[in-house]
Amino acid sequence: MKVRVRFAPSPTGPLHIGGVRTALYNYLFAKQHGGDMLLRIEDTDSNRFVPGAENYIIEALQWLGIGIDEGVGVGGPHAPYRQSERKHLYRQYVDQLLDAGLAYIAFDTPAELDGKRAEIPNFQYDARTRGDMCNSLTLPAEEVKARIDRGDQYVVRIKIEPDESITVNDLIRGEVTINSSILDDKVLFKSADGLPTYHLANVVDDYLMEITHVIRGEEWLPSAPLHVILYRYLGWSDRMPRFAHLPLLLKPDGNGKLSKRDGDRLGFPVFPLNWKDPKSGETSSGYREAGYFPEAVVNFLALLGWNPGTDEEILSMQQLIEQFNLEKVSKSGARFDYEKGKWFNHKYLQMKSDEEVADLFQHILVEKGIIEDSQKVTRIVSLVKERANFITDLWEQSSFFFQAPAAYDEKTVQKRWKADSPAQMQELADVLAGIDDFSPEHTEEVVKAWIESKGYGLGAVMNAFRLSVVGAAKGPHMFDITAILGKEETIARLKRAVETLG
RNA sequence: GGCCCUUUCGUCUAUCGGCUAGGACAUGAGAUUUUCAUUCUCAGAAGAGGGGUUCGAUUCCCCUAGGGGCUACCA
Repeated sequence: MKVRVRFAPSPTGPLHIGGVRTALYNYLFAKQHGGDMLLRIEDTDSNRFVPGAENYIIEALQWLGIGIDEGVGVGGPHAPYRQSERKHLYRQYVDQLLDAGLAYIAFDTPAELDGKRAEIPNFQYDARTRGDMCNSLTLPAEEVKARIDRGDQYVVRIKIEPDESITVNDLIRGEVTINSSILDDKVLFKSADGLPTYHLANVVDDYLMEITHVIRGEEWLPSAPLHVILYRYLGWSDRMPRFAHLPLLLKPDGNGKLSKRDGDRLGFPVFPLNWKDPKSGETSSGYREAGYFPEAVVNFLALLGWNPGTDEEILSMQQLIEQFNLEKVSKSGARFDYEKGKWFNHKYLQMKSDEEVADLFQHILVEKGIIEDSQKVTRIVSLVKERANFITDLWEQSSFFFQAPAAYDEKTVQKRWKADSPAQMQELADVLAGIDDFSPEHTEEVVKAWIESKGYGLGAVMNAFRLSVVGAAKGPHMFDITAILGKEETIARLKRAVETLG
């Protein structure tokens, strides 16, 4: 049977990085088995619908290279893939359960239920309590009919038989068995908007869409037995998908799972793309805008909770697809380690050619109003690339190639600008003026010969030289810098430093 | 509170009964260097605790403790 998996997010906001990992694992599993990856939008909660969230999800998956074979945005034989548009499909299954006596109608209002919960500790709507509630099991049939005809609001609840062993076979955790008495009679069909709840919609759609493997977050493990019962009640046990519940992503520090606030608090993105909340107008930062390569994010996320069992850590999407294995997914939650994420990006940046990096860097230069030919930018990139984690770091590492220092780093001035520095730099400017071949090798030879002949300290001269040209104690080899800047600019900077620093 | 899942270095993890417990990130030290980085080398750093099973337990079982999740007419 062809493997078919689905990623089924709720459009309640930007896709969380944990959701991205769930999507990625689904994708890796599907592609490894030559199967299909579906995208289904689970928008059965009309109250929590957020405009723009669906497009965000699609764009994020695209950016990351997580391809969708079927679903929202691409269509397919089981369309529509948005649950709000499948509304008409669910009612018949609810009726089927009702007719079979496997579900019942309940009239209790939310307020009445709240009352019960306040009154009875650990109240649960189940086999023990449903006899005391207002439903089609306790009311005479005529009254139920009368209430419905009158237009009373009602929900449909599943009727869980108590004291049965329910086993969920999980690909990551093995067999998980619970007693059905701990389950409650979950609402299958809501009165408020006439839509099914997640549980029903999910099971019906997975069945209709011929899903073979349900790979989702661990937060669904407690309701998995309910889903198993639903498959049984609907007569679909033989086509029930295999389950795999993924460990959650945890906060880098402290307790609990990773949340949006952690990103703000610790200063790193928890979303793939920037997101502007349509209501509050506040913006949350994304990995793309923070300068990450999608390959780095994918690689980093793939290894958070899974590893191939080898020492290899840099893995392309293709390698991940080949090596991925659900059974090797860890069982416990993984703390999110942003530092390692940066390291992955550094690695991917180093793997790119200077030309490619220069092209990307050009966008930043253009934004700053700097127009420079690509050959020169490529040369600069080759000198500073290894110092950068992100394309955006390149500017900090190389701005002095494009702009003369506007100020001189104070600490460096104190440490490197000595009493005889002005005279030496003035002298150095004259020496440089006499050089015709300004290549790094030749310039270095001449300058070093001059330093030696004068008996100056090599370090003292070079440090002051660097300060004058760069403005700080940083940067690549001095003569690589001067070669790119050219004779005129180098001399001009030396003279300015002498004037400014005195 | 109840229920379920889980537990190896600070972090992500390897080990599927034989271990001097391996790798990576981070940290520290050293080397290289005209600066800052990079790079390289080295170092420190772990099997939650207690019971079993076994010739032998990190590995299997039980208990306790810690962590996580769920407990809505949300997903």
